[in-house]
This record gives sequence, structure tokens and C-alpha cells, in this order.
Amino acid sequence: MTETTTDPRAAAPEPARRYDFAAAEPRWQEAWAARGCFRVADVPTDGRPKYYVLEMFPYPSGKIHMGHVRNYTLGDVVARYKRARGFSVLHPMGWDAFGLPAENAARERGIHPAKWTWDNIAAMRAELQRMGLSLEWEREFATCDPAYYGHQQKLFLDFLRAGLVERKESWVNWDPVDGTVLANEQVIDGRGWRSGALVEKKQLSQWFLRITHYAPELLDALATLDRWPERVRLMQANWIGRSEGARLRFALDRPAEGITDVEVYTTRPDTLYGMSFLAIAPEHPLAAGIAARDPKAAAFIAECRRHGTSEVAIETGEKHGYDTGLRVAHPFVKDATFPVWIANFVLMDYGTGAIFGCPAHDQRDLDFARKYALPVTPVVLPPGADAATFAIEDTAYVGPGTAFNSGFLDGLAVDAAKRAAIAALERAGCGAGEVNWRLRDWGVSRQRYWGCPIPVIHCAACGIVPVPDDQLPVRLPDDVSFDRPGNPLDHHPSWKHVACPACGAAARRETDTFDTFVDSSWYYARFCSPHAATPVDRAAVDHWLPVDQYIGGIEHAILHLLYSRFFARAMRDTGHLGVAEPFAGLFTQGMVTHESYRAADGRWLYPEEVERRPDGATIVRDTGAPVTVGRVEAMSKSRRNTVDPGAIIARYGADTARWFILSDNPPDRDMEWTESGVAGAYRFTQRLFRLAEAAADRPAAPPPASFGPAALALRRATHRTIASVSEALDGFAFNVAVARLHEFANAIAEAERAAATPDLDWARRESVGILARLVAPMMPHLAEDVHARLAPGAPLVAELAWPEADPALLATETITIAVQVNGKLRAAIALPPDTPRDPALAAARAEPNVARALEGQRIAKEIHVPNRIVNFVLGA
RNA sequence: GCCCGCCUGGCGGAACGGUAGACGCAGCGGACUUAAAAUCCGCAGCCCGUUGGGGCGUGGGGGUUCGAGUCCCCCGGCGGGCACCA
Repeated sequence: MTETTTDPRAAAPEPARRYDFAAAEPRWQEAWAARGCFRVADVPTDGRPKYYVLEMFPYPSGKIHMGHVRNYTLGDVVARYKRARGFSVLHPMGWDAFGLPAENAARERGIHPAKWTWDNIAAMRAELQRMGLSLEWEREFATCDPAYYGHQQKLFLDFLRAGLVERKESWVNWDPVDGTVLANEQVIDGRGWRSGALVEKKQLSQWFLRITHYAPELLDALATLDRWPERVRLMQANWIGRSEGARLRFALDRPAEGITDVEVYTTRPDTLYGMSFLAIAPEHPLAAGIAARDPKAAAFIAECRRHGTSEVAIETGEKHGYDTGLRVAHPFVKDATFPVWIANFVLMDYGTGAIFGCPAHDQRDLDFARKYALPVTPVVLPPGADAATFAIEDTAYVGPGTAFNSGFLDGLAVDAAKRAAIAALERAGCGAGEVNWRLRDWGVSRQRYWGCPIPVIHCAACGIVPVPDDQLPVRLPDDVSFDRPGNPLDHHPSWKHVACPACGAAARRETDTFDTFVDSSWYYARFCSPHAATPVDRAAVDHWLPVDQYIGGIEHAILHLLYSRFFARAMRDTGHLGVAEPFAGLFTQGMVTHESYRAADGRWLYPEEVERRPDGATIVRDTGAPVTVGRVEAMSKSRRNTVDPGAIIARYGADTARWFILSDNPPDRDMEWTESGVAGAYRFTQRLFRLAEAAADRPAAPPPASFGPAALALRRATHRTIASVSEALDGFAFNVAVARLHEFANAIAEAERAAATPDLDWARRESVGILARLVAPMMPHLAEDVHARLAPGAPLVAELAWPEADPALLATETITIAVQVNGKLRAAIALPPDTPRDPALAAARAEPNVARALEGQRIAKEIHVPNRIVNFVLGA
């Protein structure tokens, strides 16, 4: 299927010549591949400056979606543009191929995860290749290939030797029926998504990468990432969460299970006088001690375990507590004691797992205090408030102010009060100032089959024993079954039974696999030398890294990018890399959205099932039944508001799809995919082709000695467009580049209507030739076609340098200046560039409309901004 | 709940603090055609006015400025992230 025209009259005796994308696109794709246009060496020696363009590699779900089309089109524009600008461009592609969906397919449909994954890769590779991306396919790899993950195991072992790996306990969501750990997204209303069983928290011994070791560096280096979006840096800074506060000990009124005091971390030591309770996490050792002799406490803790581990679940869930009956002494107030509660909103992972509650100045504490009728004493007085009447209702006061009701702190501003409180704690020997981090170590253990095996062996005698380098990769076994709950690696009859590499005794292989974020934390480095026998070739990464432009979804703003930044540092400290920051430039694209449609019975409908009638009504195409048009939202299978890129490319061609996706709006915002928008983009490809045909029909001749007004005007438009499109592409304003090219096409069409003269003919051929090269990053196939028509036998556009604007043709003769009276527009005057103040003001006053507005008025001020504006400010 | 964004005609958007609405989509009018499609040309923020022109307008409210879509504060709506989805 190519064109949709089946009307026999379309094949009339003199058919209009049309651009046949279906024939042209594969032809140019083959030409690029045959000439090796996009190939670079691992360690180039040609002296060109390097530029590494990388888009986030896809998960091989089976089909590409519009989000991929957008992501890879953006990257391809950058890659092609930088190549034309003289850079040696590295632009690779691969597959983030481990993950849960493959295991789900195995459990639900009996397909082996490896087969499912590799079949999907083959299908998606073919789809990507039809997009005409300037990728170097010779560098392709998939993370599920032992040739990749073996190197990952080597990196892990190097990290282990460098002290960057730790084994510790952590809490997970446990599905007791399926016998598996659940992702937060698999916990729905407290139940496992598949089994429906009530989820429990369970403690497991897991592998952790010590990302917290780099917390200060990861935070400080954000300031150097000046080509990252500010909001991503902000999100990362908040995630790392450096806080200054105090660690302090509260003495228990009576020891419980050998524990005599509770340590608390607080960022608000200035509010200690507002304390009304102390709360510990349900997982706190003291809580366990109390539960041992108090069945009600044990029941409360068990109840807390039935809720999810996610921050959302903890923060939005109703606050519950259990009063242990224990009390603690206040560090500053003699004889004052406060109750110790176990509370479900206290996080064991942050600080010390215990807090002191100051309800007046912390919303969570206030909610808790109101629920259990605990006292609320304000101790920070907002500026201008009256100490006698200031009271807290439903909202905690967290703003600035001065301490009151606070003994020796009274009258101090918040910051000064914090310092004074810390100093007092240190003098009293019960606490000290401390910097704390929100960032936690990265738990990488997953109890799953379809992931990279963690290369260690557990030996009863030797403990944890790394798999020797010469036994890498530790390969996944192929013969696994998914018919039982739990981890297939653990169930495998023989795989885990191995001899200890150290002592030779019977030992057990680690059956956990890595979090798939590990796979994607260093793939950018592997692409520099994808066939190296070591994880990376040092000369190759030294040449290519960091990635100059990384492009992907904002949803990866925190985890993937932070893990990659960590991995680069860990690889640096183990000698694999010379850089700490993997991505010098980052661009985060918006989502692709579409209207959603619902039938009368509530069933979601695919866009191709509905039709919009001329009167505006939307109906089911086959039945004529009415359709409810829903919100425009992210494309998703469940709402069926998806558009298949394969179908779009088959119907309109890759260039049209690329052009529309670039033209619709700025790339960092969400875009709406519309049928009319694609159709418009398609019309433009045909229009451009017709302009090229018309220009190619003009005789080719050497440049004339001089140009008449029409030819000069066209040449000015041509060179202004070179400048404006270059500027737009440099700034990622691809929609603006598209608009400038539309204007340029309009200018060429206008010139086409003028009488043919040799100078104008020459300018027409020049303009269309330049148009082809300016359009090439976005519509590379059509650009080649047009270029080949104008200059048969010339090099490919993909091999040409970017056009240069002639400065002489960029200068203008007049500039339009706005004239305002009291800031209101009253006229526009045309002046030579850089007209000085006095003549500009005189010309402005001479405008009838301005003169009328100024008549009889006193002018208080005259503003003149050269080449921009004149503003007369009238006096009182 | 916490953190981070976004909001401009019917729609997507453009706009170094300096003529708001470039360009496109949809729409309307015209040309071409026996007719239609395709194509080409033109109109178009809203309101008042025959014209010249005037008023109002960038989610709402306030502020800074000669001048605010743009900078600051408050409010509203929509979206992203929250550590085992990728």
C-alpha cells in the first residue's frame, strides 16, 4: 500500500507529477547505508570535532509508538544538523531488553522471554529503519545479550572490590500467594495485581550500590550541568535532599528491651520547645522490642506491614499511631516528659527512623496530634503576629519568624534559633549538628528471571565469593519454567548449585538479578566501543564521552539520570572512564497525546474506528452510532487512543511523519497527534516537490552579473532563511524552523509567479537548492530527491556541508519602529537602521495619529530604544 | 501528601521586558473544473464604527516598570516524579 488514490481519473493522460515517497524513501535509505554516511570509528583520527547524540534506547515492547517516533526524530535532526556542521557524529541505537513484560508474556502466553524479546527487537528494528534515521546500526546491541551483560557483571565486581557495593536488609512489597516481590505499580489498593492477595511488607537481604557515597558530589556537580533543563536539576537536587539539622538522643523514662534512649534526626531543632510527642517507625528496633511483650503493639505493627512501601502510600494514607506507654525526657526542659508513639508515617529509611513531633510547625505532626488529641504549642511567631493571640488551627506554620514559648531561644530568628539549639545540645552532650541526605542507597536485587544475573556465589565457609573474571559472563539458563510462583532461577534444578570458587565446597549461586536500571546506567559508554572485549575501550570513551546531546522523556528526570551519573563516577573510580558526568546536554521531550473516543456502552474506540462528519458530529465509522469525544491525553493502550506509526509511515511516508511531529509544537511540550495535522504535513511535502520540479525546469546557468529587484528579494529571503533556520535548530526550536521553511516556500512560490528572467531563474534554482539542504535534517529523503533533481550526480545531501548565509544579503534597508503614547500603540514608522534619537522622535511626532494623541498634552518623558520603539509619556 | 512543570484566537503555537497572535491546522470567499478532488489566490483575535479609527484582550487577582505573555507575590486548573514499570 502506497498512495490512497484509487480513483481511475488520477491516472488520466497527463497525471500531475507527484512525489512517490514509497519508492524514494527505501532508495535513499539504501544509498546512505551503501555510502556508510553515518559510520564513525571507535577512536577517530580525522581531526573533526566530535558530537555524540543519544536518544534513550527503547524497551522492545513489540512495536514502536509515537513517543519513539518523536524521540528519535528529534535526535536525528540534531545528528544530521551537526554532521552538516562539520562534526563527526556518533549516533547509535540499541535495546533496553530486560524487564518484567517479557516475564509476564511467559506466564500469560507461554512464550520464552528470550524469544519474545528478540522477536520484538527484529520487528522494531525494521520499523525504526523505515523512519530513515541516521543511525549507525553497526553499533546496535541488546542488554539481554550475554555479550553486554557479561561486561556489566565485570563492572559490578569491580565496584564490589572498590567498596561501592553493600549487602543489607530492606523492606519490599511481598505477594504471599504469587511468592514474588511486587513493584509499587503492581500493588493496587493494597493487593497484588495478579493474585489479588493482600500485600505484606517483608524484609529481604539485598544487594545495594552505594550511591550515597557520592551524594555530595552528585549534588554539587548539578551546577556544572548548564545544558540540562533547570527543572531536572531542581528535581535531582530535591531528590538527593541535603538537609542541615541535628541528631539528638531522648532518654527513655525506663529502659525497654535494653534500649535506654531514642535517636532522632530533625531539621527543626529550633522547635524543640514545641514538642508534644516522639514517634518511631513501625520497623524501628525499639518498636520490635515493645511488640515482643505487648500484643497490641505487635498487632499495630502487623497492620502497618499491610500497607505499601511507596512514599505516596505512606504520605497520603491516614495517619495511625500506637501509644507505647513509654515516655522520654525533654533535653532542655527539666522534668518535662513526652509520650512515645509508633506511627505509620515515620520512615525507617530516612534519618534515624524516629522523629520528635512538633505539631504547630509540621503538617504531618499536626494531623497526627489532632487525631490523637495531643497538645499543639506554637513556638515560631510569624512576622507581625501577636504572641498573645497567635494560634494554630488546621494548618501548621512552616514559614519564617521568631522563637517564642521557647526558653533561651526566645526572640531568635529561625536560623539563629537552630544554631543556638544545636550549640546547646552539643554542650549538654545529647546531640550534635548533622548534615543528612534524603538519598538512599540503590537496591539492585530483583527476584526475577529476565535480568542480568548478579555474579556472586554464597559459600557456607567463605561467605560471599565473587565469580572469577574468567568465568564471566554468568549466563541465564534457557530451560526455565514459569508455571510456579516465585523466581524461576531459584527453582531451576541445577543452575544455582555450583562449587565455591575459593574452597571448592558445594555452594549456591546468587539467584537475584539486577534492577534493569543497572543495564541502562552505562549503555551510553558501551556504545563508544560496542565490540570491545572489556566493558569499554578506554581510548574510545575518552574520545566520545560525555554524550553531547541526550534526548528522552521527562519521566526519567530523576532515577535513570541519577543512576547513570552515579555509574559514571563509579566507573571513573574503578578506572573505566575519565569523566564523571555522562550527559553534557539533556533535552526532555513532551508526550504524544491524542483525543480519546468512547462508544455509548462505554467501550473505548480506536481513532481509526471513528469518523468526524462535516457537521461536526463524531460517529462510529461502521455503524453510525454516536461517539463521545473524550479528553486529549497521553496515548495508551487501555484508552485505545493510539496511532500506529507503521500505518502512518505506510500511508504518508516517514518524512511526513517526521515533519508533522516536529512542526506541531515545541518539542519539550506535550503534542497532540491529529489526522488533519499529518495531512497538512503531507501536503507540504508535495508542495515542496512541485516547487523543486518547477525550479529544475529552469535552465541551469552560471550566476548572472547582477540581480533585478525580484531576484534580489528572493535571494534575501533565501539567505535570511538560512540564518533563521540555523538559529532555530541551534535552539531546539524545531517548530520555528518549520515555520520559517513554510515562509520560505511561500516566498519561492511568489517568485514563481513573476515573469521568468535569467537572474530570477538563477535565484529560483539557488532558493530551491538551499531549501532542500535546510529541510534535510527533518525530511532527509525528500531533500535528497529534490537535490538530485537539481544537481544530478552530485554528492548526497547527507554528505554536504550546511549552507552559509551571505551577510550582504541579510542587511535590511528599513526597520519598522513602533510608536506608543503612554504605552499604547499609535503608529508604526519605517526608518533606516540605527536612526538616532532626534530624527526618530521627529518622525514619530510627524505621524498624524501620534500628533493627534499628543495635541495639547505635556510630554513628561520621551523613550527611544534604537531600532525598536518610541514612547511618549504624557505628564500629569 | 511532598517535589517539579505548564496555561496565548476555534485549535497547535510565534514573540532579546519594546507593534501580541509569525507559521500551520480547521474555517470562510474567490480562481481553475461540466462537476468534484487536487492546486492556486485572498480574508480572518473579540467588540464598536461606513471609513479614518477606537476599546478590550496572553487562566484569575495584585505588584514592579515609560512599557509585562515575558519579572515578583497570591489563587485556580492541568500534567510529570515519588525509589521494584521502563
